[in-house]
Amino acid sequence: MQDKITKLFKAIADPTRRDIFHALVIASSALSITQISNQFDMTRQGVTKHIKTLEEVGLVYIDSQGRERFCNANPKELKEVTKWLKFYEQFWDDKLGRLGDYLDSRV
Amino acid sequence: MQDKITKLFKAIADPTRRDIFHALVIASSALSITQISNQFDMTRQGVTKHIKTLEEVGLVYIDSQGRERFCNANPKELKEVTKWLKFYEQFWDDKLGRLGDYLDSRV
DNA sequence: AAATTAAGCAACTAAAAAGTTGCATATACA
DNA sequence: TGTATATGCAACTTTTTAGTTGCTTAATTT
Repeated sequence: MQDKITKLFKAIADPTRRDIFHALVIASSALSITQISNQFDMTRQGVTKHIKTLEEVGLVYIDSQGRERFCNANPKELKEVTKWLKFYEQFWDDKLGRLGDYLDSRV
Repeated sequence: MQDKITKLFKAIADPTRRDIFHALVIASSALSITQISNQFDMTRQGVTKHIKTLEEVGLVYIDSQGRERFCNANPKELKEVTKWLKFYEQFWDDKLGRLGDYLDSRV
């Protein structure tokens, strides 16, 4: 399909997926597929698809217990996004002069 | 259509758009539509559409001069993404305990 | 054992996004 | 003035993504 970072960006580009991810991050315990779907105005299968997308990029991992599948967030996976942003942060405060610093930091 | 942050995420989720944006960031001067299109294996119109998408979210702004349209990157717009990430960074090192700190910092 | 609950899979529809072709317009240049 | 260049606009095709319906399987509960 496409490279990792593109998949990751696409995963978080969808508002429903960001919501699911957020719900999992702030949840005190893992949530089952049904528990998650109940929070959305969408069929369980729709939600399942989104969870699968999140799982594929590593933002979510699943813990099967009996017939239930408990979902957990793995926010560390967002480090890739931070890494991508890192380069451009150099240009925020002054448009000139920071690129050199950035390159120096990589020598 | 959809909210600002979703548009922003979608804009950078496309690899061609990330490439265009990157080319503009590292360019020593503004680049015309034609100059940009020449760097891609795609029609000029295709590239123009991508530039329009980037422009709509503020990642690119245009400077018209005669018949030419010079494109510039505006990386500051990525601050929104950093802001979104900020919350989740709390969970990178230890899964528990950091949420409290985050909330405290907002009191 | 029968009924209920949790979930997966596959096929389908609908809508959005990516990219193209063709044509029009305005600027610049010889 | 005539030609080449830079670009926009609109319609179209193709591909991808989002979401649904219907059915099946397997674990629980009564």
